[in-house]
Amino acid sequence: MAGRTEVVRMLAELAKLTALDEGSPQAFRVRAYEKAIHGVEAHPGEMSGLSKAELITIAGVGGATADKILELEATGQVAKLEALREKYPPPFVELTKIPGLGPKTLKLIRAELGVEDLEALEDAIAGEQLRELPGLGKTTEEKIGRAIERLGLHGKDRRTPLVEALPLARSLASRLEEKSDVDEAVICGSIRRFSEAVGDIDIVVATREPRAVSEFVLAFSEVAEVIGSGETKTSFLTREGMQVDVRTVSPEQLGSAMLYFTGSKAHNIALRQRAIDRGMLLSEYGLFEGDRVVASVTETDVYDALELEYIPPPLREGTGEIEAAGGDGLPRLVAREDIKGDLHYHSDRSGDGRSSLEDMIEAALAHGYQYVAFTDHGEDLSINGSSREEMLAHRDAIRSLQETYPEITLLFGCELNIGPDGGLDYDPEFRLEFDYCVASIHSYFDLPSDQQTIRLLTALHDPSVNAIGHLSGRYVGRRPGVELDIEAILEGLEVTGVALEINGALDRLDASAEVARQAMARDINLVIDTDSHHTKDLVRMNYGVEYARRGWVTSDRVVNTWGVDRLLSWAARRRS
DNA sequence: GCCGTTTTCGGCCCGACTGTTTTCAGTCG
Repeated sequence: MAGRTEVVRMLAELAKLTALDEGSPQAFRVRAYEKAIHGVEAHPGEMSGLSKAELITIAGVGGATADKILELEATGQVAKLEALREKYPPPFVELTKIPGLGPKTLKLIRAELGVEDLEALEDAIAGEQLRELPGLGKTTEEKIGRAIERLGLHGKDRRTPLVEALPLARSLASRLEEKSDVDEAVICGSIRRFSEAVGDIDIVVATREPRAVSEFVLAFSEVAEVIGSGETKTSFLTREGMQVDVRTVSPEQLGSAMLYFTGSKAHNIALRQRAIDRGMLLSEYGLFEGDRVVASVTETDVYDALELEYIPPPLREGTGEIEAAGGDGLPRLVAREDIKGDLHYHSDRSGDGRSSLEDMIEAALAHGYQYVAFTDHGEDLSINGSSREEMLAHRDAIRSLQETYPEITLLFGCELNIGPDGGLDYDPEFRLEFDYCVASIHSYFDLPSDQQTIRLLTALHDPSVNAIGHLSGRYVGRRPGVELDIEAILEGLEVTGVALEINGALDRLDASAEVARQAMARDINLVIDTDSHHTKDLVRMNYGVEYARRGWVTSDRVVNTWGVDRLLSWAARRRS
């Protein structure tokens, strides 16, 4: 059975090996595969069971790719891919991870020196054989040698969790902004698109003094190694192996530069193609018609001139946003100001909670919320959980505080722990005492996919459950999410009306934007929560919303944008 | 390999930086 994930994986490997085979990542066939990947990712609904005619309607998928998808579904493999795998065994493909070593050079050293794996490459470098090859030299040989030494630290595939990259990026950008000859320093790249893990930090600086900015950057204490530094661009590595690119432009070019540096690559390519179709040329310096600058000051100017609605950064992945912005219009995405409350919210009733009920209520009021659900841990989470007696006392405390704070609706809730077989805390009757429950997994992360799926389906069918918290249980970059049959889970959510949480904790961001987008293709409710354990955690709502936008989530589908009456009747509907 | 408001064939995004070169190829974003 070939699901979307398998199809994307097949096409990505095909693109990678074809780039190697053609000796260029820019080869047209490679780009065609990449376009097909974006089309498949954007295609709502199931992939398996589609006919050839249906497959071809997917943007970027033509006859040849459709045949490969059908072949994958029918036989579990694709002949063309198998042939390429034969030609390029894994140890050789591994070499593409070495920064600075591209397909042309790899082909050359394989043909001339018979290098088939990392060990052979290291021997060739030690024997000073690379420098003898045409187009290479001593410097390149030494550069490749150093790149291999650092491979584990910052290979091409390395991604840094947003939770680590964002604070560093903000620190660098704010230091740049304080500099007198800097007009603006804007964090761009995948951080601005709010990807949960990023390859590097991209900062665009508007300035009249690019040289001074470049010197200023190279003096940062974070600079461990300079990768390159020219007229307009400086790149360096931090000690942790994070790559930082700082690009300077003149202030009137800031818009087009931000657009270019925010990407994604696929979005940029599509925009530039659109410019060409209209007899114009788009680069980081502006949108040009001959020598005339059509637009460059703001991103909106450029989108306007290309007859596109402004596209928010989280959507810029080349998965249908340009077609939508130039056609029927983009969906009205959820925005921070739409949020009326938080429904996954802890007090110090939880063992890992750090702020009192009063402080958490005051914090919610300061954020303008109309309601919050206190969802302290149930009894099954032994250290952090609460007994029935404790919960009932807790309810009294909440009800009493409700009188003190009439301006906000306080829900007595619980974060139920989902056991290995889908069981929940307390008994069914007691669970119905709560006004609102979010159910989440906190253990047994390595069960097989079918068990994990049944476990979650069992939990979400319980009438006390209003939402599924942090669906996969992942910690970005640290712990992978559990294996799940996502389609089955989405089906269960759709049937029951249970909401899918988007958890705004930066190291979680769970459910993922991909799953959220699939949920949007069905009639599924979502909820954006902070899972706050301290008053300082409320800032996560900004992150949760931004990440939800990446999943094309619209306001009307997010239950905590609803008014209190609608929310309460939805929350209570399965309890009677 | 895909695709069509100049096209069903002939195109396919644009530029910075480095190293090896005397004008450009390779890599990267």
